[in-house]
Amino acid sequence: MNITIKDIAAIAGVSYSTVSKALNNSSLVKEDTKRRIIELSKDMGYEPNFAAQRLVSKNTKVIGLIWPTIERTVLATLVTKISNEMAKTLYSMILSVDSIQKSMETFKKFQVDGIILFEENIYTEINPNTIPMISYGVSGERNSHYPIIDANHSQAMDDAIHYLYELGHREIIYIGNISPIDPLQMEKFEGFKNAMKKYGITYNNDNIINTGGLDWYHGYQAVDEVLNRKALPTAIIGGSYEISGGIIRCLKQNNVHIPGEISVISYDNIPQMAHLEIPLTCIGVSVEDLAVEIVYSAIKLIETSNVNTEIKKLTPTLVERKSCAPVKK
Amino acid sequence: MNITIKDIAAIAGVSYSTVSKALNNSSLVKEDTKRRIIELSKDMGYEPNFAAQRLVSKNTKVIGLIWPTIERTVLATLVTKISNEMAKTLYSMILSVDSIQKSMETFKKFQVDGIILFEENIYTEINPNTIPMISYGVSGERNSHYPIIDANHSQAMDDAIHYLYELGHREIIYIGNISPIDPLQMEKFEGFKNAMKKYGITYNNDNIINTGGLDWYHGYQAVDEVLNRKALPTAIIGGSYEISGGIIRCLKQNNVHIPGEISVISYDNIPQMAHLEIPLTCIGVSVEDLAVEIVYSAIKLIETSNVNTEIKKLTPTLVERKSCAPVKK
DNA sequence: TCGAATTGTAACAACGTTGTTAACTATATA
DNA sequence: TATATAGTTAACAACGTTGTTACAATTCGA
Repeated sequence: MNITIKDIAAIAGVSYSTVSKALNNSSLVKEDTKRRIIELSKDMGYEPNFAAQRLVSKNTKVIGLIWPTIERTVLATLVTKISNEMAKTLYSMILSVDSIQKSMETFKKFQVDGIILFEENIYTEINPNTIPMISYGVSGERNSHYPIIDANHSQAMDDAIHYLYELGHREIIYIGNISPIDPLQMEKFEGFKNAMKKYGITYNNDNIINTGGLDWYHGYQAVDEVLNRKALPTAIIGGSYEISGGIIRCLKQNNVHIPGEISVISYDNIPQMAHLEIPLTCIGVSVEDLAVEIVYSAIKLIETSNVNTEIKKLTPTLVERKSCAPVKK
Repeated sequence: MNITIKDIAAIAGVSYSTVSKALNNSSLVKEDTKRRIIELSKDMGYEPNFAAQRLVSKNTKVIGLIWPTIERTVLATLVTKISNEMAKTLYSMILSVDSIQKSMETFKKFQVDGIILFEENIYTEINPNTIPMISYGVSGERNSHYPIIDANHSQAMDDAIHYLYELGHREIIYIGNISPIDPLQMEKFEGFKNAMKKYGITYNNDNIINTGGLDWYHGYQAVDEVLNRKALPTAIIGGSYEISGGIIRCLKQNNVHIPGEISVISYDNIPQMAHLEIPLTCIGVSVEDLAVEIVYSAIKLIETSNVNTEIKKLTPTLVERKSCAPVKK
């Protein structure tokens, strides 16, 4: 059995309510006794009973993260970053990889103070009603019952193409997974087309390659196909970390120099980009930024408990590395 | 405020202890009233207060999984499978991606019934003392305070080489990450050498390629090097899912037919192997088997609460797909 | 018809906290 | 000397359950 404040009280020769106050640093108990009790409780290895504390209703300082489908390097990295960021605060994080429904039940039971929901690839219709909740995912056109943190995908594509444009590129292709059921991928795709239009770069179906998947070999195969064409592009935008990995692997394999012959820029802004065969210039909201925003938005929501359903689109940043260069004349 | 059994009691015109018994289907209350109360509580949307239930000390039916460093496809798959398997039981699972230390604190607070610890690549010296705990990781030579579930890695390598041997292969190379600080990788490596000896296949440094990493391009680069040799192997063993992905990508790229010219077999037994460019024959304890074993071992440990520190090495299975063939004369 | 089982329900004490109120000290004030 | 006034600490009621015990109403055997 664990020791309780009553045990401490008995030994300290004091009532248990005094112990409680002492441990909570209440001004209602003399400094001396306070110190004595705190000391004693440490010696006895006292650990407050969480369930009892919560019964008298107090916040748990725990935030639950729902990650329905555990996959992809980027999300895994984001989870890690969020956990790290959370560690700097008074909160800690637990994770559920169940369905949203079941995860919410679990978290409600545990009385977490708030919930972070990952819904990058899904649209859900959920009303958290009781627990403060924010979501990281695609905001799209929907009106939700909770705030959403999203990346400004069209802005990202715009930045990427602007950057390439300034370097003189006019033959740009996008290699990504164009899946109509995946709103995130669609936003990137639409972003690409809009930006191309905006900068007056003509394009057709040849400028867009649908990989049909998000794995690295999907990127590889796409490039393999491109290299058989008579006219090569001067720049490639990879739709995701894994895809871009495949892209540069295939280019290198075929002795196409990066960035001498073809420049490559990748979607997804994660540190791992620097550790690929060729350090990749990338675009996207950095996972660090995302993590910070998610954590502090969640905490703010919890601590002010004002019902807001604001959608926040974070600004992407372009990280320059070694994979892009000006077009040669 | 949530509604409580007292609210129900008031409306039902019965004492709250009767409500409690009714909801717990006690034989001490008449069937009629029982039904009536249960009905009513449903109507009122009653949800028992978890904290209160736990205060009177009862098990939580929740198992915590500690996953210190979230990475690698195989572990992610395993987590998913464990979660699915758990869903078939009365238990549910929460996850912590913190340090072992902090995760254990969190889980202790929440009074989880048991803990599953992932420690594939680390040795820890932990004494769970109060909470039942099992670990999935490398058993090695250590004596731990809790049971460990491990895969029989040397057996796996033995099976792989036996299989290739029977197909006539004598020129076999191992491509893996040989990192002295990673006990898992070392076990595979040692297993390879031992099995080669056992089947009387001569080998030297050329049969072993240290990729220096676990990513797919590490595998790619390794094969790239091999293909420059005058004598090619007839079979390759890939050390992990990702590495093997790179291996077949590179072979295909260089028009080396799999399995016509070179057979490939991969470590890690996960379903994704079937969805690579070439469905890969693989060896290892299947994640399904692992998940089942982990979940039911944990539950058994919890429910019998006998202190055992048994180490269980699961038997690997070889899954035949399209990547291996007999050696041509 | 009476005491003894049997059954159904109520009362109440836990569980380990926190917060409120009451009670007891000294000490300062009139 | 009686009396407010702080300053401390004790007592006790919550919080929402469960389990034990006590009580009342019914049924049963003799």
